[in-house]
Amino acid sequence: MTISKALRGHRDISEETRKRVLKRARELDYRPNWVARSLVTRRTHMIGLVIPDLMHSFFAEVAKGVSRMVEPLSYQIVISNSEENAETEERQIEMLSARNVDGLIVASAHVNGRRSAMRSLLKRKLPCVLIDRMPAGLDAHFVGVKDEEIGALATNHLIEQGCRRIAHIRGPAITTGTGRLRGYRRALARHRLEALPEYVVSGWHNDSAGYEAMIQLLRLDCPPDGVFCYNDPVAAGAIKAILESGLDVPKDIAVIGAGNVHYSDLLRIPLSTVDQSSSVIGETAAEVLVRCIEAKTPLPPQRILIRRRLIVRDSTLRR
Amino acid sequence: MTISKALRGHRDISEETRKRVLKRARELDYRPNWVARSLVTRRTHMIGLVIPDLMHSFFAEVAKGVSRMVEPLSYQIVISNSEENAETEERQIEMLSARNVDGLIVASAHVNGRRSAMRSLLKRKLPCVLIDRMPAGLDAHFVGVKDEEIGALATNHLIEQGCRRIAHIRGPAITTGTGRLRGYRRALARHRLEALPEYVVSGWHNDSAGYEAMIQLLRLDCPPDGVFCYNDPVAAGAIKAILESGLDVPKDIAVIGAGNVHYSDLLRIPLSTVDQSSSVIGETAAEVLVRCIEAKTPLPPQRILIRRRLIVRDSTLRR
DNA sequence: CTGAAAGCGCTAACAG
DNA sequence: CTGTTAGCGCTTTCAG
Repeated sequence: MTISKALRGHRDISEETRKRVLKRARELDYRPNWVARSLVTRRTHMIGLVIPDLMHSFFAEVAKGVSRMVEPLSYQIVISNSEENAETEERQIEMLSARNVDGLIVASAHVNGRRSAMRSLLKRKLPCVLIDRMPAGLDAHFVGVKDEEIGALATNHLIEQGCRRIAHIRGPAITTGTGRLRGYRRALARHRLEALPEYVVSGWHNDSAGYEAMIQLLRLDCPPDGVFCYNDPVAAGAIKAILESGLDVPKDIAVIGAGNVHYSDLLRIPLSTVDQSSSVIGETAAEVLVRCIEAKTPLPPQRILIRRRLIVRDSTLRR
Repeated sequence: MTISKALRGHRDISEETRKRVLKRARELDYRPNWVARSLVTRRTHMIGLVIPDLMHSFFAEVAKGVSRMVEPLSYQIVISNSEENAETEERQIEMLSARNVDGLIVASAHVNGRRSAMRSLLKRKLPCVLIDRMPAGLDAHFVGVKDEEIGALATNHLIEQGCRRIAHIRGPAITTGTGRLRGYRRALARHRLEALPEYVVSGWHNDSAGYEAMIQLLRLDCPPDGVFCYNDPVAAGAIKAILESGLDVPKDIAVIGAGNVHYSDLLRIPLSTVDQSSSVIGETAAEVLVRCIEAKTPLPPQRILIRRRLIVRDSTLRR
């Protein structure tokens, strides 16, 4: 016991004893066993991070933010890649909870969380922070952006640049996708522009989806002169399709994305986008989570909305 | 005990008892505690993954490969972002070992591993697989590519495209950096081309380093007509600098990178590169690691070299 | 200030 | 096939 205390720097150990203990520990190359410690303290100092795609630059940036925030607090991150698959996510969350992580940060692939593993964790008062997406029926902390504003901001910008036939390559049916779509519609309505149904095409999260969707739009009798894309990878794919068809960006078609992923500035046509401070999302989520973990009593769920801002680059600049 | 066995599917439990146990477990919403289990089995089913930068697309892809491989084996990944900082890496590796991860995959920020935490883990026979970089003095498994060949392949390609004044924006003093530099020099020597010292400029891993380094090269009295860059982000930065200076890629200066990161095809000028199958590196490393973990006796260190291949895109195509 | 007693939740080994 | 005994390495509690 004396040794345990000495090693953890308890104050009720005499200086002399501590020194002796530390010395001997070094001699023996002793390392405390965290598993055993966790068993008794019921704290693992691990947090689970569940994201849909490590390779999507947005989530990589979020993960980095989380990592940067918790490193000095000596928490470690158990990471799960759900591949946008709700079942994988369920399995992973169950695993994480069986491992007794102290808390969870989740960008969920679920549309509806009412019967999910997350729900049951929340019931058991395990600290959870949702990021980016907010599945229905989960009363947890949330850190993200106002997606409807992103959609409106981007669409308004296209309108201001003189676009009149504005299409949207939409994302999936999760809150980010539906929110941005709503913003797009709101902006069109406000400016009394038609919202043609064929101008909204379904996409997915990545550049190949954007590429395919754009090809569809280009086939229309009257193709759009501006496209708001669900996110930057989708926009990059869309631009590729436009250029391949022989048209010019932004002259023939202006394109804007969302997310301001790190390489957007290096793309064929530097991409206009709505920045959503990805690493701040990660840092904030980590901060909230740690606060929950270390609080005596559960905190009431917070919704933290991060600032978003328009970034104008060449892909929409039609002077 | 019967319950423990029933839950883990031991065969020496009657069908009837198992059913009863399972039923009751469900009723009670019972979940086994992995921490307690780990304490006695001495296996955590966690593997540590230490990488220098989550946001670098190459490492993100590696991580995804690892994740994809271990998910069905129900290992989980504890991830550490060393930020290319050797001290952070040391701390993280110590932590991971204190947590009793079953094994470690490390892309080390160390040049020399002789006195490192890794070294001491290897002594204690903890399974470790190095990836991408091979610090001196660590006798562990390795999965990566032949960096010298990457350098030679890329440089030869520039020569074949008619470049005669070939520069290299080199990486740091780790094996990837030095190997690629060696390959560059070898290729120049073989073709009897001068290796001007001012044509090798120091860089780092990222696009801003490439941008700065390229500016240096452009200031030379006789700037290069071809540049082999340490990796794709560096190349992307270099291209940005070239275009900003009013020159053309590839006509005035051809540029080639290495790594074939996912967005290379979407860049301003689609980037020629040497592919190194990043996700295969991750998958292979995970496979080797799991084999080590599950082997009764330590396996002799393997060096697995993944195929690399030249990918020619516009940035070097000067017909 | 130091240390003895008890137990965290589980499983290996073995006895019935 | 089922269950008992012992103990994984640590910390909480409390007595000296």
